[in-house]
Amino acid sequence: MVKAVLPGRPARGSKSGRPIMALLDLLGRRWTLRIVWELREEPLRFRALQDAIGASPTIVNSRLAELRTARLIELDDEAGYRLTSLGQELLRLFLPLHLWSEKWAKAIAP
Amino acid sequence: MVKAVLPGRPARGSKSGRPIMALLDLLGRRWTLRIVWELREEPLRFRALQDAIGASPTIVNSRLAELRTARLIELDDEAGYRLTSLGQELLRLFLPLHLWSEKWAKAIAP
DNA sequence: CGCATCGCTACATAAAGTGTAGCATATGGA
DNA sequence: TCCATATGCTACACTTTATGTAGCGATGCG
Repeated sequence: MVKAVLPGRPARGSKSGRPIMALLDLLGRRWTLRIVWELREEPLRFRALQDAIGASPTIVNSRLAELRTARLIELDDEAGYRLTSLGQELLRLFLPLHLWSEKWAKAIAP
Repeated sequence: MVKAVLPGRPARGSKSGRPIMALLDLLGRRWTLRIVWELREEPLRFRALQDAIGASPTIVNSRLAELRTARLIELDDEAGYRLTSLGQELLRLFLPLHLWSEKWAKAIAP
């Protein structure tokens, strides 16, 4: 049983159902951001993805199901799990985080 | 007891300690993204923030502590909790999500 | 057949989040 | 002085979510 996170339906912790809230709710779940991140360069199979992030198969499967329902990833029989075009758009918004995180690291270094 | 999320120390679920992983780990915790989002326009006091997101004070306090340790927010006695300059930089990277989420909503609408 | 790989499920245990009550401190009247 | 209010925050029992390990059914290959 998968709780779909879709705009239009109230997100966990929010009654509004506004797209931004649904999105923040989806991305705020453990491993979700990480999964999208791991798929940034190439598709990965279920087990490869699981190994890459080091989470349990149970939760990996849940997150994959949620991300598929949200049409951010899809399962290609040949290649494995990969970002959809929507997912790639989202990733593009997140790519600047990589560089910024380095700056952040230096800024708060002891 | 607060588990600090800082680059240099391995993030939850990752042994690398790479800044991007630490950041994804921090932001992937429930309510964290939402809190940063709620502080985008003006500082909020503890209770105002709690009411805005509808989470328990326990977890709000945990997330605030983590975000303060990560130097993304700070507590000003006059104004309340607000983004630091680092936090504002991070928020700027996230602002495009707002618009994109609307597009996403339309794309996956039934 | 035997063996490997695929996505995925079962299930007991541990960790994380919830909801409600309330504490300690400070401030500002009456 | 006493009361009320607001501050950030803590305690604690309860529920939800995630972990770790084992293994299932299907598919392909020799």
